[in-house]
Amino acid sequence: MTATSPAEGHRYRIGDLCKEFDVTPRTVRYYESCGILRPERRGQARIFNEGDRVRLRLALRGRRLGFSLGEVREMLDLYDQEGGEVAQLERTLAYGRQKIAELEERRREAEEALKELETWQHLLTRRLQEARGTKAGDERAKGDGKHGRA
Amino acid sequence: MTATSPAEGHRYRIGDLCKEFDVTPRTVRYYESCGILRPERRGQARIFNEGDRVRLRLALRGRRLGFSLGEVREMLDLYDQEGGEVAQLERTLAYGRQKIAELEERRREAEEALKELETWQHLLTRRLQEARGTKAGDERAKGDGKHGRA
DNA sequence: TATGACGTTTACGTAAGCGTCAATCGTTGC
DNA sequence: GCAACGATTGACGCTTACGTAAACGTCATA
Repeated sequence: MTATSPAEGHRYRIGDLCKEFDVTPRTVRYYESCGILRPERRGQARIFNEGDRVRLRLALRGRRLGFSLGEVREMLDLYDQEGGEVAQLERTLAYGRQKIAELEERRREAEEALKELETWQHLLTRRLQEARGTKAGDERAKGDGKHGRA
Repeated sequence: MTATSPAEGHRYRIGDLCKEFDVTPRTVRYYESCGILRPERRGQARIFNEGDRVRLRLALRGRRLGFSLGEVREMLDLYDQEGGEVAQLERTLAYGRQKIAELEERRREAEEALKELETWQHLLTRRLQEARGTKAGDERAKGDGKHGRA
């Protein structure tokens, strides 16, 4: 889909993508060298299309989730599987199921870590209030006033 | 809590932790050098306690979620903030809130990636069935039978 | 025309996170 | 007493994911 739509809309220069996603040109070029982005060329200059933009967004998300650029590339390539042999489709599907399982694991781990950090935060908040109470009006008078509660 | 409980229960050698979490001794020692683990010593040998075990589990989870060992260490150190100055407690709380926000972002991103991969998988599954249909009874006869339809 | 702003290639540098030796030490079972 | 096994300390190596510097092209604007 992303790579085969006829007459894609916008074109982007490298600087456009860099500003939008807050990355350096080096990163974009490196992602191209990994096969994650496949810009056309006008002379030497890279011309990115909407598909590249989507892939960059997905790639950065994948990185934040702890996947390597190699894995990111494999996952992105899933979208480009246009038919082909049944055996190949089945292998692709199996790989996809594996990655889905890994993503579910990530989500679970994020939730667990979140719970623990929140529990800790409540404890620390209580300790903070005790500390303020101990030090009496001193801290409350100058430090507080606009913090409300959170 | 984890580091200050009096009379901790079990003690672990490095090999015990390695087997339980499927990591190499190198990793465990490296984590110690980062300040993530703080085993006692009996002579040269490292003796890990329950707290170390918990910290290792949390550290590995953090790594899978895309955090650096430095960040992991800072997060783990949150648990060791035993009282102290109000200003310090407030800084710690602020850092905790930031990390909580980052974790929520990770969870959100994991969910989005999950949705997209699942959507893709359904499409590919349909294409696979079409491909099987095209090849007629050949593939269905030997490959199918328990897949029902989905 | 020249002066930025933006882009390019080439290539070496670097930080993180371990892997992989080699040499050595300490306990444990026989 | 001694071999085997697990652990330890260096120390160097490696991969990933870029950073960074040099030297140069291109295009619009002043």
